[in-house]
Amino acid sequence: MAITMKDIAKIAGVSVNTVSRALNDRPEINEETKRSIKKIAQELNYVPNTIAATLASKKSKSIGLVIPDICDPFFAMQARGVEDAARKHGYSVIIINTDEIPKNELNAITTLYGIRVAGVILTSVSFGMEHIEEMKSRQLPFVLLNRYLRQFDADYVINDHQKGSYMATKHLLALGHKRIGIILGPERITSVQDRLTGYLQAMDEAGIKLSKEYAIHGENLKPETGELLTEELMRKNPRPTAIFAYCDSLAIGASAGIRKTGHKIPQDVALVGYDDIPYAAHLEVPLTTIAQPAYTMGKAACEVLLKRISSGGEPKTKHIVFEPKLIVRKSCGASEDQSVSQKTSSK
Amino acid sequence: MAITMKDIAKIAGVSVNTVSRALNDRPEINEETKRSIKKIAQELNYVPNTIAATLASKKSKSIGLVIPDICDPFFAMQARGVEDAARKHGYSVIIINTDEIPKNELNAITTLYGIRVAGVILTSVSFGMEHIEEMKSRQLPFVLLNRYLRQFDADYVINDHQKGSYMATKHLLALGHKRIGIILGPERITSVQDRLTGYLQAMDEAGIKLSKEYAIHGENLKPETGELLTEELMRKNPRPTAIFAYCDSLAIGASAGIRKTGHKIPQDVALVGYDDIPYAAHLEVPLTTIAQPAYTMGKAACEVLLKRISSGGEPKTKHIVFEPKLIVRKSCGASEDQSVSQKTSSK
DNA sequence: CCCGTTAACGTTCACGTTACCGTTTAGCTT
DNA sequence: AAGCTAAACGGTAACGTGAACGTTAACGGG
Repeated sequence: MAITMKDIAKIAGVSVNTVSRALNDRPEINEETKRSIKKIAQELNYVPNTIAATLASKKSKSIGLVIPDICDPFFAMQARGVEDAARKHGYSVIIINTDEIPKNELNAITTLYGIRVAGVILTSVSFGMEHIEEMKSRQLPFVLLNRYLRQFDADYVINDHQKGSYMATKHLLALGHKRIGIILGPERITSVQDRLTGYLQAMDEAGIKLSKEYAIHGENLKPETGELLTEELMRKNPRPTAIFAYCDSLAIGASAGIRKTGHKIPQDVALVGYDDIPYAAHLEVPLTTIAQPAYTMGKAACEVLLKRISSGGEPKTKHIVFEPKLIVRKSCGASEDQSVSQKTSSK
Repeated sequence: MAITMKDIAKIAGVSVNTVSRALNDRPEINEETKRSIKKIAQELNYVPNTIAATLASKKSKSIGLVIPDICDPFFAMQARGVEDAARKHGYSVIIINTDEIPKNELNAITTLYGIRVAGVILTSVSFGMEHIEEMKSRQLPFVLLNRYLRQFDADYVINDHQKGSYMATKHLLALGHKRIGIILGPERITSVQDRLTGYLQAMDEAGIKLSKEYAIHGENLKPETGELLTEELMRKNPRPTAIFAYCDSLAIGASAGIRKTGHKIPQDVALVGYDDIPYAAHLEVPLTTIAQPAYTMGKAACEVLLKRISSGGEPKTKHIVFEPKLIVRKSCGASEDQSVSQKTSSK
């Protein structure tokens, strides 16, 4: 039913191979022959069969993107960055969500290998090394996004988690807070560990030694989880006067949790997030947060991957680290929002 | 390098064909032989080559999803619905963003056809019929999501746009508003047309005949666009006292626009959105909106598509229409938010 | 004029799997 | 016992393309 190179070859009176050469703009062909073949192809509305080309050339034109959840705006932005960059180079992207569940990540990699993707961009749940070993043994190029791995030297694109976290904590400390709680994602994840480290570093420098109870981990990054963690934090005695959330999604949940326990942001409890998702600026109390360039990071990860794919077994790995940036809004209670409380009281 | 059925066949002492039968659980094979083959496959860490299988069987295990922008939480939720349903049936999903640009949609369909996807789920920019003709002539099954087409009877999964829009407008009218502006997406889109119709119907029933200037269209659904459209609306004389936005993303932009022109929500201008994205409840002024079950819709669209794929040329089309639901929050100025203004003034 | 070179093709094989048709063997019927 | 059936398997082709190699003819240099 579908038109193939064979059909074009028959009409053009050449071999299939010549058609292939013409359509792929290879050099060993007469310009005129090429033009005539291309014309016929266009008239027949021919679309090359990517599947067959992949099988024959062993070179796939698709890549896999394994992320926790596309519904998180941060990952959605990164996914767009990946997709735009990939498409620009003629690649398609297959996205698989893991929900931070290790088994899903393993399945995802197997599935992608089955499709024979050219490479994988992975925001790993970091539960062990089997999946990485898997990719290495399968010779499947991959780039880690957001979360690197301590045991492996692989390409990665991240943000300086420790520094960003340090900045956020420093900011809260500068505002006079001492009992600063922190809600985090799963402990096994390197970015979680690094952000915890940055927080602890800042607290340490300030000479504050809090009980470990003020740093708690959840199983994923959904707002619901953030809400639960925050309620738990607010039950501590004494309760924290500020909360630093691992990411904005958790922070949104945190704001609900703070309100649910009868407190106000930032008057009773200051709140800082991480990521600067587009909605952070528009929240009930605009969220102070650490910005990272999600779209650019996704794009960069894709470009590193494509380079790795074309370069073959280039041994030296590429590490890209983006700078975090503090975005002060109202949720932390910093000077910025004085104007707002004035506005509120002026009515 | 990679392990193939041939390798397994050699070890098991059977033909490649038998291996295929065993791994695909086909009936014409001895149970014991099957077990032994499966064991060998597992030991070798064999993963079937989906590409080769697709080429040989002419049956693809992937589907395409063409949407405006995965960064819009509404589409992200739908995408997850699609992906989860697809994966449950062993299908992978390739997402392509169009940014509401017709040419991108056409390219997307060609790309997906090149990959020989089994089918396509399409939130069309509705610019003409060439792409639909394209799919029909290529025998590519497809399901329309969110936006049906007037000229074609095809499977679709939508929400009752007109009804939802009618409900939203009625609500604003009941609150005493008369000059209700509406900001919309591109005029060519059927859902935009239907929501405009619902709005006009409600206005008509209320005996209000506004100038057409109070209904304006933008080129996409991004918040930035919503902000610009709103500023334009606010320059009208007299300005609207309420704004109904085609979707929550536009509404978020609208809230910025309203504020930018020196007005307050809902005191000066009431605001209603559409979609009920997860962030609607957490906005600076929680957004009154029309909810539609994004995840379920995506899932439903995928199931309709998979049924269509397996049923072959079943002629009768399936139309699924979800009921919209009004979610009252503070942005419209309804009774719900009285408590809040009390809170605000009590401090 | 012969040989080497090169442009421009065609032939053949390969990619890994499935589909189709065939073959063998055992077990059963009549 | 001859014939039939079904189970269980093998052989071969096919899917549509790309890669490697072979072929032809034209051309140029020595």
